[in-house]
Amino acid sequence: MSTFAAISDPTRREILALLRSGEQAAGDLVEALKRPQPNVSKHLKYLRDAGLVQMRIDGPRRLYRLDAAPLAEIDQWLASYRAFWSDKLDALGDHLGRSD
Amino acid sequence: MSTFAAISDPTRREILALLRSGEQAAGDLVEALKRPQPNVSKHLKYLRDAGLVQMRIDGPRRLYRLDAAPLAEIDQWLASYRAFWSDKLDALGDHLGRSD
DNA sequence: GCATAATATGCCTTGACAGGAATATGCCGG
DNA sequence: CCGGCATATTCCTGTCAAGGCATATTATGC
Repeated sequence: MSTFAAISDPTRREILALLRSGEQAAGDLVEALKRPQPNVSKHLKYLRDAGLVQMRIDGPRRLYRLDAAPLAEIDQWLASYRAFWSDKLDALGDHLGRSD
Repeated sequence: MSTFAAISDPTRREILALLRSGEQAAGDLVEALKRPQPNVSKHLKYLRDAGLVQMRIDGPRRLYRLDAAPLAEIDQWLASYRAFWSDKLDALGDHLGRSD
């Protein structure tokens, strides 16, 4: 799954957002997301495959941490479009505001 | 379709890239993409729904132009992660380089 | 070695999207 | 009003991902 596809899912974006505050065990993420454990585990696998998170084993637990390096690809892609909206933002207003 | 989902498809990113050079008729895009016309037309519909392109009618033709405003949402989302890779880039090297 | 906790994997169903082919719509010139 | 061009829409099929459930794996404590 490409980086673009990986971040196109809201649940995965939520996981990434949670990991901004530091390394967390899979179980903590399950609890925070209030979602079935297998579901979270599967999303973590996608994120692992996309290189967006890294995992290390701590006893019985798996600790996940954010690896934002692949996001540089998105950033670079976005860069070539920045000129097309930065000068219009004031006119268009911001239909924004998300943190997941 | 969300902005994230809209840009997750390579064909649609290619269309957006083509529109950076200015307004173009649907037919021109079909020719540039070397792809069946209905296919392109469908992707244009997704892009329209996502607000990433705008269309105006010119006689029998449809002229499409880029509207990058929704990309500001991606940019804002990305902003909260920039701190996580900008300080590591030199160590990781760039596995990048795309223009579609 | 066994029970148990933490996590991953497998299977199933459903829905969404991609690609292709055929067809419909809209606009124009004659 | 008819034929032709430009574009959209529809139908079909294959694939893939999401969500839910059951089950397998792995490590720990006893």
